[in-house]
Amino acid sequence: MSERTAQPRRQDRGKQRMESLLRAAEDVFSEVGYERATTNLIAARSKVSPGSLYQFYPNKAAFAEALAAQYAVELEALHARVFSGKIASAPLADLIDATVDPFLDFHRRAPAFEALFLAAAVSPELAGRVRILHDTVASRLESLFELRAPKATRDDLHWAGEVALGMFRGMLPVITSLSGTRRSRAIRELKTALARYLQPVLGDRKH
Amino acid sequence: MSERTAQPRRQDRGKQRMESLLRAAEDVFSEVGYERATTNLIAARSKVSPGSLYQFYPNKAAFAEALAAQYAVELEALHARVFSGKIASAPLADLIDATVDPFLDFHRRAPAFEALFLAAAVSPELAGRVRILHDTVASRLESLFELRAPKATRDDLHWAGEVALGMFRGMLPVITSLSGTRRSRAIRELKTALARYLQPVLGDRKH
Amino acid sequence: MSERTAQPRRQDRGKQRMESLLRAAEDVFSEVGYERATTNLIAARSKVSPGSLYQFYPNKAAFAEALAAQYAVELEALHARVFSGKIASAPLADLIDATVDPFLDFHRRAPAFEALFLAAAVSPELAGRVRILHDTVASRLESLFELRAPKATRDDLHWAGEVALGMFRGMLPVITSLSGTRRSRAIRELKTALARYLQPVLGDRKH
Amino acid sequence: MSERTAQPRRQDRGKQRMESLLRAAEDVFSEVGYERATTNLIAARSKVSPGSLYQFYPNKAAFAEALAAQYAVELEALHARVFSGKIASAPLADLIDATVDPFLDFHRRAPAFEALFLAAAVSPELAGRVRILHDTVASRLESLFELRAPKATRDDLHWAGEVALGMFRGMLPVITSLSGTRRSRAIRELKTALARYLQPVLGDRKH
DNA sequence: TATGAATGAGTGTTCATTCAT
DNA sequence: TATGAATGAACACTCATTCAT
Repeated sequence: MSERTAQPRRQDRGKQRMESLLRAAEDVFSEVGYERATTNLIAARSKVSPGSLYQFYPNKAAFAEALAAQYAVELEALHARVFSGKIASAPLADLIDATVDPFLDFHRRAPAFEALFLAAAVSPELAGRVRILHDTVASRLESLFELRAPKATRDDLHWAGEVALGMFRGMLPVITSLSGTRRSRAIRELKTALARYLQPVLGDRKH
Repeated sequence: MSERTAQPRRQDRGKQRMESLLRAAEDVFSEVGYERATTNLIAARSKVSPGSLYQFYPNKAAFAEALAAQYAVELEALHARVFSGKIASAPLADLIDATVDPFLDFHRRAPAFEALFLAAAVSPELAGRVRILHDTVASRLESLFELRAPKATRDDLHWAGEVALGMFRGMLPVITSLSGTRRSRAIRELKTALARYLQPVLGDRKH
Repeated sequence: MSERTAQPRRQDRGKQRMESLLRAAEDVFSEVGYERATTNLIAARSKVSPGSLYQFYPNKAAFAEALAAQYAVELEALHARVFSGKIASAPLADLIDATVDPFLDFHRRAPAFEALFLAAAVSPELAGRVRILHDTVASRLESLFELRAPKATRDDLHWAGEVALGMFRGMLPVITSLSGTRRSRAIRELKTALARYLQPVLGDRKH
Repeated sequence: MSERTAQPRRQDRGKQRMESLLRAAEDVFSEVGYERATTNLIAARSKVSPGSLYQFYPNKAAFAEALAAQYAVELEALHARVFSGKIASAPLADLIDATVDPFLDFHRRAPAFEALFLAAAVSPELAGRVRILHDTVASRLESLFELRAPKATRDDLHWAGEVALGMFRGMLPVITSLSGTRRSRAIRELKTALARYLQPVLGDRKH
């Protein structure tokens, strides 16, 4: 019995390889960007031959797609965690904290997130394969906001989500390039900007 | 004098070649991005041979650098135009209009602007060469804000500029991907976000 | 005895696998040609793993060899069927019909026949492994002709067989690429050409 | 002046390279066939780098196309030489000699001819690019025959050409694989077969 | 100065074959 | 016996850059 757990079974090995390759791709994408990433480098990082890589992912773009899908799942999970009933009626600042902090945390664990966003802006072919990232975040924000402002029009909610995401996107490179107190300041400013922008839309529930 | 108009002197021809190459690079960068752009394509667009190209620009990155420098000059000029005394005491909404609209206009005339920003985020080597773009815009915003809020600390002004630029950066891809009323809406939302964020910092001068 | 029908014994299962693989190879060769055929595709067609394939056939060329051998057996059988005593004394046109028609029929049931012939012409290594195809047909034709013209020299008979086979080979691509009346015409022309060429050699037995 | 002729000018060098590459491709195709030929090998044979090759030929198939076009031109020239007025009224055997011998001669100087024919049968993509080979020969034969048999229908002439070409195609591998007297015999048999097949169609002019 | 041929390391990808399980 | 993951040398093709003319 213990042998079973000691040594992974064949089909498990396949899954592990896929995971290992995906992590390698994640590293490489985050280090040199999607365009400069090479499949041979990804394979080497994962300590497999180039041919092996192609048994699991049919081409370079498939890594981007798989990462985007995985990130989307994690983002949904993250949203589900935040989106406990009470947050909907909490003060706006708390709602923003509960959104920004986990997202920044996620961003640290998802190092290729930024690279994929950037590459998508350049290559229309890739854009289609990672659109899920933008769509997931935007729609989660939108439905989060809907809870707070049930009377707002769908269009207003859509734009609130789009702009909030835009602020994230614009400030992210600033935040990630800093550390220490300057980083904290950057995060604080982002939260402030979000709060001021969203205040008229989401109001404050009986605080 | 007549020589001047009759036929360009050697060094003028060189300048023209450089300009022509730079415009070609601008086109190519904006169409396929910095990474996917090839020096051979730039040369072909400019109707010169690859060898000729390298007599004017030592490598691909030099095009990015030259474009960034040119854009920086244009941004300074744009700022100088906007920054007539009266704007400093105009209502905040007017100040924002006077900043956002010319910038969007510039963005249309500077098609490689976005491509360079994206590429810089991916390649640290390139980032250094186009940093001037970010620095110019940020410092112009900062000094613009300083006029409105002379009592604010330097740090506050710095962060106001940084966040305003972050909002631009984050919303730009949304704006450029849209047209018609949806584009107008996106621009309006950007301006609203800026206004709400800057209001407490820049206040409103006696309107 | 009942075991036999109940479930195939080990060695029978092996034979079935080999047959299944050979049929898969036949399909693949006929669809994309020998060179472009891949062992992985053959394995997939036969619903076995690549590793399994190599337990039955040591390499790609072995499929060609096995198919050639199988085709040779079928061609011998076909010849034996045609070669009933009476055909030897039939009118030449009937002899040709009795040779060409079954051969074209065989060709339909042996889809890789042409592919192997083509590949053999390109790869000397392969040529040796499928020579049996050419040799079988040529020697059968030769011995068929011998019955008709017992006085002809061995050399003359050899060349008659060689040329008859050459005509087949040359016209086969034309025939297989056509259908309907144009196909019939092509076949008729082939028969005419054979009849005219063979007439002086094989004469006509008192009909 | 002598310098000019001593050293080829730039543009001439390009043409020479193209010729040299084409001859290298011809060698390689004839040795290992189109499929097994590699662009790197062609480049090496021509003593240039892989990159150089692609400045003259955009891909592997372009070599096949260029060779086919060149062969077609040579075949037309060959036809023009043979097709002096007198041959039309010569004995059939002479007409066949005047057709077969130069064609075999051409075949020796065009070593990739066979390889291209074979590859075309396998790859439909390539077939389109070398169709000119078959079409040129077939139409030349057809118009040659037309002179001899002006009363024959167009269809009969077409098929006479097609079958004659088929005989060539079928016997060519036999001929090229032999030498000495056996080769002569093979050629003689081909001529005999052609004569017997064509006799009723083309008759004999005033013999 | 201008040309465009030349380079060659490198790109994503394939595939016959092997091997651990 | 059967699996399918693993291999790695090739492959067709690209491109920033150099260099002879």
